[in-house]
Amino acid sequence: MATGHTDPQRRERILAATLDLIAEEGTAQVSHRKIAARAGVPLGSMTYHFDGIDQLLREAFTRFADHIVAVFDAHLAAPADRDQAREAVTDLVHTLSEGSPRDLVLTQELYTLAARRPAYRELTHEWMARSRVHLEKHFDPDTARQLDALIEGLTLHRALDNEPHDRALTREAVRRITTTSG
Amino acid sequence: MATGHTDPQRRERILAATLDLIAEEGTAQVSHRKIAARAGVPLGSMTYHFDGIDQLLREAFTRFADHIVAVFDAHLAAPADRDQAREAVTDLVHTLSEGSPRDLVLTQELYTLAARRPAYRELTHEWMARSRVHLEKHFDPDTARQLDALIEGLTLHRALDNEPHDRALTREAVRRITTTSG
DNA sequence: AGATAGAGCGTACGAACGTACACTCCTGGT
DNA sequence: ACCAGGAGTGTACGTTCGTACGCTCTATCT
Repeated sequence: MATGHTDPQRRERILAATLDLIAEEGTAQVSHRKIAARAGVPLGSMTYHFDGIDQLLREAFTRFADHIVAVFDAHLAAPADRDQAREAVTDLVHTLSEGSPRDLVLTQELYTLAARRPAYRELTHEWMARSRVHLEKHFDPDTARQLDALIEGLTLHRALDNEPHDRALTREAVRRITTTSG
Repeated sequence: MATGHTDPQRRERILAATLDLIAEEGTAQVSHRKIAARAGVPLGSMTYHFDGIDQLLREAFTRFADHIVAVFDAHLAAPADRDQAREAVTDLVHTLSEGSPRDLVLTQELYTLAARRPAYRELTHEWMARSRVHLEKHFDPDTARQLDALIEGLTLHRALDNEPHDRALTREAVRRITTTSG
């Protein structure tokens, strides 16, 4: 029937504004009013488009997780052999830790939620699973698992370090963890 | 001169209650009132003992960082040779990821704050530095750095995994990262 | 014993919050 | 041209928040 005047970008803008706000001020500081102001939508839109703040956060982080999964895919889908895979992993670590602090901060916020709430843990599982699928094209499952954990740790330490380690160290770590003893 | 009736445990109880509350509900949900109720102190005590919520959080996380540093020390100070050091690292990873979810959650909360605010980053730096000091007694600096990152990643992945990897995998990962090629 | 200074607390205030809901206004059907 | 109904919004309510501050009470000193 009638549709009224509809603006399909409303939801998107709200979700984008939510992630921006979380990146800048933290999950602790999100509120309907701040998000609405940032997205340029009236306060009433918030409860119209989303059932509550919880649903809003969950949906926003789902978008973010999709974004990160895409980054993993972009880096890890291409390589054709083990050496290329190793270099791709090195690239990935440096992209994640050197890119805008935005992704780093949002990742941490998501991990924090995941540590406490299973609903969010599913989001992190998806990208751990996805990255493992890629890695298992070039390495055995155990190695993929170890490498996956190494990526996590290297990325975080590089991001939080005042004097982050250089590419050579990342490359060497990747080489070691992917070298199965004779 | 006069001291009035003083209760030196007040501050401690407040800080402990703060960490408990953060572990249970997250930094987003802390408030003077909830902390006061949990600690069994009057609301007025909050502003009397602490200048504001920021200072309270900073001090609480400082306590927590001290606790974690102590865990690192306890595990990494003892080993006398490389093999014992490797086993100690394996122990550490499993202790951190299997222990109460409390420490895991608080660690994530702290990392999240550290990702955004330098003041908190100093707390994480201290324990990264401390663990490296221990590791460098048995491994060269580059290896210590790689191993430190690996510990981080393994701990997190084990904690967030639905089917966490077993000890053998941890041990193997530690062995690989600490094996310098010939 | 009385005075006093500081430790510690109860309370009140203004601001911000999430959410519900009555309302407007546009659109498509007749 | 008119109607119906749903999309979208403004506002108001009850709650909770951080913080300030005047007050009480106790331990020490004279």
